[in-house]
Amino acid sequence: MEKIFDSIYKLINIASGQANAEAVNSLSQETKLGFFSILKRKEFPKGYVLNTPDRICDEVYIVEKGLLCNTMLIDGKEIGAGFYAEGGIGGDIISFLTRRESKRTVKLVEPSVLWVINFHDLEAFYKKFPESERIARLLYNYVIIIQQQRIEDLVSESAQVRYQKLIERFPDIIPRLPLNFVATFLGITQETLSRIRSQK
Amino acid sequence: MEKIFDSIYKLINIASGQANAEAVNSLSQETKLGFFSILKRKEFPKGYVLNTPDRICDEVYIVEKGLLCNTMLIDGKEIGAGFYAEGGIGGDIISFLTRRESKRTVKLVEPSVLWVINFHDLEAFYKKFPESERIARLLYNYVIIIQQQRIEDLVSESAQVRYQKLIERFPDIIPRLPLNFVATFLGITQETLSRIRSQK
DNA sequence: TTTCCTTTTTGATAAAGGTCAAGAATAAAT
DNA sequence: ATTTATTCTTGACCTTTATCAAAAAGGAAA
Repeated sequence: MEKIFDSIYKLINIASGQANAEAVNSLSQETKLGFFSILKRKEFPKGYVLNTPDRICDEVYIVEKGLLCNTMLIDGKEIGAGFYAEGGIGGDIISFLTRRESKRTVKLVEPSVLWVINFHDLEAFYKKFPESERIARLLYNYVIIIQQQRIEDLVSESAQVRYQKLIERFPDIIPRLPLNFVATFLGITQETLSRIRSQK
Repeated sequence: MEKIFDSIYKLINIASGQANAEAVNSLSQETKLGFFSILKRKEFPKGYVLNTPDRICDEVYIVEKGLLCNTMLIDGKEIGAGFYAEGGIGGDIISFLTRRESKRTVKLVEPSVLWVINFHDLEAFYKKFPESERIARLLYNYVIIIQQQRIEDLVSESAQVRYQKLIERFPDIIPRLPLNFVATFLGITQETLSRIRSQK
C-alpha cells in the first residue's frame, strides 16, 4: 500500500512541489485505507486492450509493473497520445476526467501489473473522504503540467530537439515503446524518427 | 453577478457537458455570494502588463470585456500561449494552479474590464464553501480539454488545417489578435501564417 | 497631416520533414 | 529451427515551412 501512495506523492511532487506533495502523507489512515480498498490489483498480458474508442472510459490504472500506452485515431492514422510505466497513473485520463466519449485505444506494451481505479468507486471515495479532493486537485496539476510541457515543445522546437528532450525526460521508458508510437507522439513520421536516431 | 456564473457554466458545459454544468446552478446562494465577494472588478488600458515571468502568479481574471493574451519566451522568441476574451477565465493559469514560477507574460490586447481573482482569496473561499471544490474540479477539466485539443492539432495537422480549425473554434477572437501571436500559437512563423491567410 | 514606429506582406532561397517504395532486422508462431 | 509477420531502416524525391531581406500597410503621436 505504501508503494501506491509513494507513486502519488512523486507525481504531485513533480507538478506542484514537495510542500504540496506532503498533503499525501498527512492523509488520515482511514482515508488511505478507503482509497486502497477501491483499488483492484490485476495482471494483464502484453498487447491487452484496456479501452477502445467511442465509450466513456471508466477506469484508470496505477502501474506497479509494466508499460501501457494510449493512441488516438486521426484521419485513419494511429497517433501516440500518452504512456505510463512503473509509478505512473494512466489510461484514457481525458475521457475518465471529462466523462466524454473516448477517442483513444489504451493498450499494454508489456505484460503488466496494474491497480485498477473505477470512476464510480472513486466518486464514492471522494464523497466519503472529502480530504481526498485536495489530492485529486493536485494530481490534476500533474496532468496539466505534462500537457503543457508537450505543447511548449511542439510549438517551439525542432523534431530533433523534441526527441532529445523526450528521452532526457523519460530515459527508461522511451526505448521500450514502439518507434511508430514515439514518432507520432512527437508529431513526426517513423521514418523521420528513425533517421534522427541513427544520426548519432 | 449572474453574468459571472453564466461564464463558468458555459466553460464547464463545453468541457464536461450540461449535466455537470448544472452543478453551477445548484450552488447555494451563500456560496455564490461568497465567490462574488472575492472578485474585484477593474478596468485596464490596452497593452497593460498583468504578469511578468519569474514569479508565482497570484491572479486570474474573468473577462467581462476585452481581450488578454499570455506569451512565453523560449530561446529569445515570444511564443503565443493562451488568449481569453469575453466570458473567458484566463491569465497564467499554469503558474496560478501549480504555484510554480511563471514563464509567461500576461498582457492586454485590448482595453478590458476584468474581474480579478486572487489565489489566497480563492483558497480561503474553497475552505469556507467546500461545495465549490467540485466546480473547481470541473473547471480544471476545461483547461485539460483545451490543452488536449491543441496537442491533437499540433501532432496531426498541417499548419493550414491548424489555422482553419483555430478560426472555426474562435472566429470572433482570432482576428483581434496580432499575427505574430496567432502564428507562434500555431507553432509556425508569422510569414507562413501571412501566406496561409492570403491563399484564399 | 506628417513623421515615426510597429505590424504585415511578399519574394527568393534553404532547410526540415513527408511520402513512397523496397530491403533489413526483430520478434512471434508453428 | 524455420517460416511468417511486424517493426525498423534506408534511399530518392517532393512538399511544407523557415529564414533572411526588403517593401508595403497600418497605427500612434506630435
